[in-house]
Amino acid sequence: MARTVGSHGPKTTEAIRKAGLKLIYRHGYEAMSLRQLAAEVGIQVGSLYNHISTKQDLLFDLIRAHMEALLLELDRALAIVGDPVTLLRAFVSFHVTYHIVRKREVFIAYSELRSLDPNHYEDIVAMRRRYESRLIAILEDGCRHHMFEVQDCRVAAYGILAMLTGVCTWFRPNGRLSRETVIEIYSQQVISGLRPAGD
Amino acid sequence: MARTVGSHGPKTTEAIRKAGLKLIYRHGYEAMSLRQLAAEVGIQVGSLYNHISTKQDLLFDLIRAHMEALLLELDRALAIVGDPVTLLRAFVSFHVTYHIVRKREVFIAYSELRSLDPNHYEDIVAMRRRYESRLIAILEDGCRHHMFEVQDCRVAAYGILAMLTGVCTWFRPNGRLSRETVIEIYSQQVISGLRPAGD
Amino acid sequence: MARTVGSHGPKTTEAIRKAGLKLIYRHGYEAMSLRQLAAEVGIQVGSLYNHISTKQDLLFDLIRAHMEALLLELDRALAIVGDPVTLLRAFVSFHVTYHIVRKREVFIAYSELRSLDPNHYEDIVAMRRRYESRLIAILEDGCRHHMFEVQDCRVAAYGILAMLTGVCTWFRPNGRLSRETVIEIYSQQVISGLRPAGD
Amino acid sequence: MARTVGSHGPKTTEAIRKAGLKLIYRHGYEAMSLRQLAAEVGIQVGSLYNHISTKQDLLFDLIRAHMEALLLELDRALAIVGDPVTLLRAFVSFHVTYHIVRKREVFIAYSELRSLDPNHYEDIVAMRRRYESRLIAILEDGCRHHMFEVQDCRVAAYGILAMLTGVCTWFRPNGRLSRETVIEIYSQQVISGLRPAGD
DNA sequence: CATGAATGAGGCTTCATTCAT
DNA sequence: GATGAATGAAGCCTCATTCAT
Repeated sequence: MARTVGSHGPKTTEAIRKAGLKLIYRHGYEAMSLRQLAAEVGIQVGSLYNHISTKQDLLFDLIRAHMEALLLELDRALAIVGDPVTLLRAFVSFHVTYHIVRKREVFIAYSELRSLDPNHYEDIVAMRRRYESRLIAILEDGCRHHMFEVQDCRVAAYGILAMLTGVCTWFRPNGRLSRETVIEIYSQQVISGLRPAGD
Repeated sequence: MARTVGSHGPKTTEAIRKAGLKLIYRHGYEAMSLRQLAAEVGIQVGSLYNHISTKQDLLFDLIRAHMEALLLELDRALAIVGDPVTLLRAFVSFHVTYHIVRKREVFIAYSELRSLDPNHYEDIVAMRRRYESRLIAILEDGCRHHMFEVQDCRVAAYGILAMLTGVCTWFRPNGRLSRETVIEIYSQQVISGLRPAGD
Repeated sequence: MARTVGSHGPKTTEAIRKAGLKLIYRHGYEAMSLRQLAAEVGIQVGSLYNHISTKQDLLFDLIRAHMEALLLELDRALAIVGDPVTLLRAFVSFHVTYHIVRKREVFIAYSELRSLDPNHYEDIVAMRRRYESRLIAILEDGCRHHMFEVQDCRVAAYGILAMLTGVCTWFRPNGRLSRETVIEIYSQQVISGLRPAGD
Repeated sequence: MARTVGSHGPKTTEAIRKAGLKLIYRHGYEAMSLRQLAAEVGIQVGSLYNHISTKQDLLFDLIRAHMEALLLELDRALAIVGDPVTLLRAFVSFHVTYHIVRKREVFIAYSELRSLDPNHYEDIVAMRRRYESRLIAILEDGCRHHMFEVQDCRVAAYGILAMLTGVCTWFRPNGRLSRETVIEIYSQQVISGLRPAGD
């Protein structure tokens, strides 16, 4: 008397991840129920457990996958030759683009950090630090070459990251400003903000 | 962890608000149960309802009170005479200070927006817009006087707000940098970022 | 919209214990669902948790209470002056009576031992050992006075306990044999079994 | 803990029976899940159904097989010529030996009776009665020949069975007492318990 | 014969809320 | 104003079982 309708086969796992991403983004991890998730996927609640081991594990999985992709693609984006300003432009461009395109992954990776188990939390925070350190390194290099002038590279980096990340809060794909324009505006604002006093 | 002797008299309501703030900040609105809240206050669950009408109402109450205070104090902070740069400095100083001092209120006013009922949500978003518009106005005034040069004042403002707000994520009261230093760094970075190209 | 029917007041806790005893006896701890239990009591499932903290705790509570009563009443039953035979008769009489009257408590205290958490398990086993040691002491005393003759008092005691405890498996209050008769039969059989060879 | 390489071929059915015996003995029928069972065997849950028709049927199968073997081997053990005392000794020896060697089968055949479907239950109880009747017959024969003196042969038999069966609760193969010694002790205790008053 | 994915029922437990005392 | 006990819904998760591949 089993199985009459619903999702089948190995695609179900991917459907669950997709639906989980959507619902966690919209309602938050705590507020998303597995009932909702199952309904979104079109299967019974119990069937979820053929694909995930735990609600918590689904969250971790989504965030970890995102962080891994983020780090990998950052590597690619920064695999260029150029002075610190050029690298900083590349960073801004990459960060904004990624945060617009992967808006939901990015959002939950920030906002649901506190919903992670302690161990999972540590893993993700470590990955996030690796990401931040790439920007800090660029700023430090720029300071060494007197192209930037900042009191504290770490604080400056945090400010830049917050500014750029904020984009995914308000950016609308078909809104007034194109992605390229936003990148241009923020590149300008960021680089100006770091210019040595006399320039 | 909780008070062992129960809270009494008219102070209980305030104790509930305080405990609610703490717990929502730490665990999130969805994840905080009224049991936890009552335990933190040192009363029984049922007794909460002598002071709040609903869990949702407690949340709204906390956020609204915060937004009202924020707007009121911003008015005071900007009630000075000066050019746009001076006003912008005042804004940065106020925003950073407030976001450091009222870290928890600020955080939940952002992160729990989505937990608000639609009506409540609209109310709060309207207040937030009033706040943002004060910064946008400063930037627009600065552009008119050619003290700033930005393609889009709204986008610039969003960037600045995100950068400054990010402070409450990493700032530690007794950390490496004092509040004044952070304000100085960010004022510099923000104003530099808006300078006309030639300056 | 709360509370319209069902059990009220402080009597509910006792009703839950009683119903729990009945259902665990009948179906076993694992097989008894809290749905059943709540239905038997006449309340909603969730309401159980105003009175018990856990299904496991209910089980432990029932067994511990039984063991405590058992030990206490054994003390009373053996608080007499007499030779080992007299004491043994008193033990048999007490054990059989208690195991007939508290048939259900006795049964689950044996059969659900394995359903106890490790810690709870240890507690109960320790109590059971104290009970057994009372019988062993009687046998040892009897051997010292040459009124009994057994190769191994512990093994003999285990045999006696098993025999007597078996009563609660088949005894029926209004059956062919009265309680007194059963006690008489078993006293005879037990004491004969321990007689020195020559007697 | 489980076999890492899956069980194959016609031996799987036997592996399931063996694992079922072990797990039901350890956790009880209700508490054993088919997931556990499959893991113990080293196959997937669904694969169990190629070998058993139902969890309930597995239980019945194990118990029935045990009872059949028990009755068959009792027949062999009592296929001797001798007076009632000799036969009783043979019974005690057989019962204790079997209950020590087949400890787990014996245990679940008692403790999981209540987990059997009504029909299955009746079948097993009938077999158990056949077993008990063999002992009762010996006692009755002994009484007729004035070698035993008991008020009620059935009750005496129940007591003896309980005593002997208790052995499988505490007997340890390499413990203080050998199997032979235990048999000797209990034979002595049982037969003494039935001696006519004057002997 | 084994697998993996599905089902629907049900497991224990917690939830926000109500209300008589 | 506080309490404790009630409600009904919902939480996550596991269950035995089925069946296409």
